[in-house]
Amino acid sequence: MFFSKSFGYALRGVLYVALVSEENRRVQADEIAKRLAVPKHFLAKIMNRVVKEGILDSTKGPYGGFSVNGETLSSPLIRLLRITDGMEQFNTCVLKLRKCNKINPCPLHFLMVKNRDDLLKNFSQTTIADLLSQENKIGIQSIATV
Amino acid sequence: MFFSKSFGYALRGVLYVALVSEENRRVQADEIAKRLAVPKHFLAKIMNRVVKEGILDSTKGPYGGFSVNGETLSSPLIRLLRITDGMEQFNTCVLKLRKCNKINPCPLHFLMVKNRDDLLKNFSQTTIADLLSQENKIGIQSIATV
DNA sequence: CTGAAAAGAGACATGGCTGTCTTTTATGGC
DNA sequence: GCCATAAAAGACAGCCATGTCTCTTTTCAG
Repeated sequence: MFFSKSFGYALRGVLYVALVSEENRRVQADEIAKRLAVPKHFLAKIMNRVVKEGILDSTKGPYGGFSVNGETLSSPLIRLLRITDGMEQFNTCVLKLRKCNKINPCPLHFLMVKNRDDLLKNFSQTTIADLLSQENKIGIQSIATV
Repeated sequence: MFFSKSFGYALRGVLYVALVSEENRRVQADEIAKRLAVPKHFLAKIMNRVVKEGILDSTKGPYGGFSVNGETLSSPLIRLLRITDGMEQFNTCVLKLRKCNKINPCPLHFLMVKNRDDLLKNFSQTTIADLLSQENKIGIQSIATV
């Protein structure tokens, strides 16, 4: 829960490229959008930011498209989340009280902080490669079936 | 993280009424809005839904305002969250894949499910009374200091 | 060098959450 | 009954995430 659609598109896009890159070819935004049932131009903008961040490569022109690079597989999920959603959610009070901290906690502070830190830890430690090598085989169907 | 401003307003509003109700009086939306530094009419709409849900009482006219009732203190946080944000976030896939479940999990399914269930459990078990009786004294300052 | 292919960039539309303001309804005191 | 008070209800504006569409730029093939 809790994350933007953009994050979902980014992750599914990267996973798709990584999966078909085992076939050692570039993947067009058009193909990704069709296979993942995602709006093409919106996806393209997100993929563009993923490329700028260095998690994927892209090439224009014929035979162009997106491809994995040396950073792709070792990128933790938090890198994608930072691109699409930012990190503010992990640093701000649930009740949006700026003065809330462990010294002056809001009523929900300690209720939330463990949960939030667990999630941040998961997203910091889990990489694209980890997702691809999960026991329950991750295949295209697991990111394409809307 | 993750919840709407409305939820924060609702919770802080209920807590404020509960706190000053120890003085056995009704509390006006105007006072709540001023003390919590929250937009009055927007708060009023949210409080209205809280009243409809039965978590608070309200009376119009002179000497009117909001007051606690028999359900207020024993209400779990999830009741407020359901009013303001709905429950969908606990039942839908992070990647918004409708077919995602433990039989056909998306790549993030098992990463998210424990975290989500922990949070849901916390919000289902923690009541308004629990928040008011936390060890670190919850006072008006802890919900008013923006 | 030219044309086609594909990413990149930007303008615009939509919907929901947030916020402001005005009007209506209900209530208590005189 | 009248008036003041306060919640309830509704109209409207702004912002942001999402989504659509068009135009520009880059690159490859021949």
